[in-house]
Amino acid sequence: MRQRVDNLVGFGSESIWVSTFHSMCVRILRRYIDRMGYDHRFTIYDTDDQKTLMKEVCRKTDVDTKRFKERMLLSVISSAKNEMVMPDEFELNAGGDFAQQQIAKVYREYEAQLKSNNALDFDDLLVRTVQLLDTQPDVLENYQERFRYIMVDEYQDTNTVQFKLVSLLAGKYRNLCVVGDDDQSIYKFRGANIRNILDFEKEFPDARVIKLEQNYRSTENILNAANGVISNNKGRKEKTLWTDNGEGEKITLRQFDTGYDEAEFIAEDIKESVQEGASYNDSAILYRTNAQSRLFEEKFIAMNIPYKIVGGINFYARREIKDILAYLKTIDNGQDDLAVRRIINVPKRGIGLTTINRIQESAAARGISFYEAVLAPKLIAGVGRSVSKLDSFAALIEYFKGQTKLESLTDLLNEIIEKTGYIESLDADDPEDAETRIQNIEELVSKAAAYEEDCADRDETATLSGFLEEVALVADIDSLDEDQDYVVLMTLHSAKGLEFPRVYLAGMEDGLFPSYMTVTGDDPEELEEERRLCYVGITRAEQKLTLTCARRRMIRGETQYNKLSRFVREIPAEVLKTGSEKNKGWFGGREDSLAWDPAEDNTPESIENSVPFGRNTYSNAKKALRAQAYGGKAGTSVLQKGSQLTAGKGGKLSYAVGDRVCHVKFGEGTVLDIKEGGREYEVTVEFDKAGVRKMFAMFAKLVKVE
DNA sequence: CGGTCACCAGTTTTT
DNA sequence: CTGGTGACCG
Repeated sequence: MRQRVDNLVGFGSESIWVSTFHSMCVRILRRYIDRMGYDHRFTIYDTDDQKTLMKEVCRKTDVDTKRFKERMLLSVISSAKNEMVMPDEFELNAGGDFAQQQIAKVYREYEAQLKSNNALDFDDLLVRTVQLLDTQPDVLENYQERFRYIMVDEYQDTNTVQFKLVSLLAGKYRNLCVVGDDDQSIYKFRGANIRNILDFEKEFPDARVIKLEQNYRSTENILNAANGVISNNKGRKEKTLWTDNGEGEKITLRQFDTGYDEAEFIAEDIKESVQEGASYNDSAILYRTNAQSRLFEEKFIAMNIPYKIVGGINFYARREIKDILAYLKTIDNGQDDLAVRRIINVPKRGIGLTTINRIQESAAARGISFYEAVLAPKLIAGVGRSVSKLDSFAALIEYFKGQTKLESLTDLLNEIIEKTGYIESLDADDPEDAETRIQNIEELVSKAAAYEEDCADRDETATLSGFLEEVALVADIDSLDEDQDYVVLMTLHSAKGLEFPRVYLAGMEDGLFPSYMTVTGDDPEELEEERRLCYVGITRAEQKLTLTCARRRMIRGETQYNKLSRFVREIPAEVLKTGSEKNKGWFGGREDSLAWDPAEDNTPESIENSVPFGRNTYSNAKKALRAQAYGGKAGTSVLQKGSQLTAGKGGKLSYAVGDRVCHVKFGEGTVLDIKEGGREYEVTVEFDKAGVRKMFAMFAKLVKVE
């Protein structure tokens, strides 16, 4: 979007804000949130943090987490926030209902804790901004003038707060343009309010509606498939897409015995297409659940196909990453008790649970933050033994705080890793696991370096809070690089707004897509949302669409037998290619598969034969690939030409004392010394421009120059 | 305080 | 299959 705007507008386009709702709100809040009693260095809580906080809240309010699951509480609170229902009103609405009253109590405490941690959750970013604009006329005026023209894309996915926000901002000049497609509304589960788009004409009676029914992306066959599916939905604005792109290829449909076969076919099909002249980045594999990505990853590694998985188990949700980030948060905003508590004993410092709880109680009683209490441990009753340990922890953090002013973010990160002995502790914990985790930390360091580079490019100063923000808000999808040649794998949700010449929709099975939840539940609305998701998936394809499914599939360690997805049946038969062929994956006609009975064949004994290789083979292959691929800008699982393995545990360094080497940031220099400490090499280099520096070989990524 | 073991629950999609 | 939690012991 940014690129398109820049290209269209040209000179001056940099002053146009192009961002998600959430990051726009952060930008506004960073400037004005002090008016609402927060510190401008607030931290942003992700889903994980929310859950940790919620546990704490439930303990404090004596709410039984067996009866009220944290997840459920958070989702109720989130919906309330999205409708701008604050705790007072929520309590009022609860009336005499005991459960609702309990939730109201939790909601109130949750908000209080967020506030005292100087933290905002994702919903708060929107809600607080609306409150800010609602209560501060001068701020509102400022932004109304700043944004005299507003355009909202994917409007069908906005929720009530976002609607309010847009209404406020556009309230003065009323230059508002929204673009959306009710058939692509797929975020009801996170509060998207479809009424926003369906009732737009009522809210803005003077609005002009322009229907965009011509599609410039896909072939006729693909559009006919999409139309066929979506026409089964009831509550929608009737429309039929058309194109003059020509009929195009028919849609391929294939059913396989197992998910392994499915992955193998797709991998081979992609390889074939590349041999015929296509690029890897012409192809995308879309699936319903993140878990499906693993099989493809296995196959791609085995077949040496470059790929990138978007989303999935969030990188920033990994333990080691959260630990390091918690250090950064503690350094940046000592008020975030969650972060401080997370790291006070990581790596182990002999500060136990009893001590932590005593600190917590003492801090709460005195109305100060956890970290403030740690700064003066002698004032806390009953921690006598740990005083010296707490002192040295506080000294460490204070030291880092001082360093933020003196050194770059990457240097700070490296110093944290070094001074805390984090790597060593990982190794001591679980040497098997440590390898991957260390690589993740490396990746974090390079992300920080990339962030600093970006800031330099834009003439902005790289700040710790800036980086933490990026970490919390920037979607993984933004790291897609069109210039790199890799197959993209992602969920259907992530794929919205993107397009690819060749698209594979994998796992077209009832119980997977539509999901088990919607098939067993009896909410027709949810099924309609899944159908819209299918519509989104089909319309990502420009030229070639391939649908695949498996008869049986391992899910959570159990084999599931699935029928062909009901959505496939909704595709007009004439656009499908279902004829038989020599390849094993074809099936003749759809009937046999619809009526297919798991009891007929596929006894459990036959399953193991289809497993291509064992877990260890897989994890080894993956490690090898990662090591090989490492060196990329964002450090993803992408094979890159010319990348080289620099150093790691057990690996030999490609340079020695006296050699000339090159560093990404410091330029060329001479190696003065190499020390082998534990699992790492500490290299001392005299750089021509940057002077003498010590660094871990693993992070420094030094390259020998001749 | 820290480590180990056994048990249990959970599992769609994301900013 | 995974991750988290609680009980127990050194």
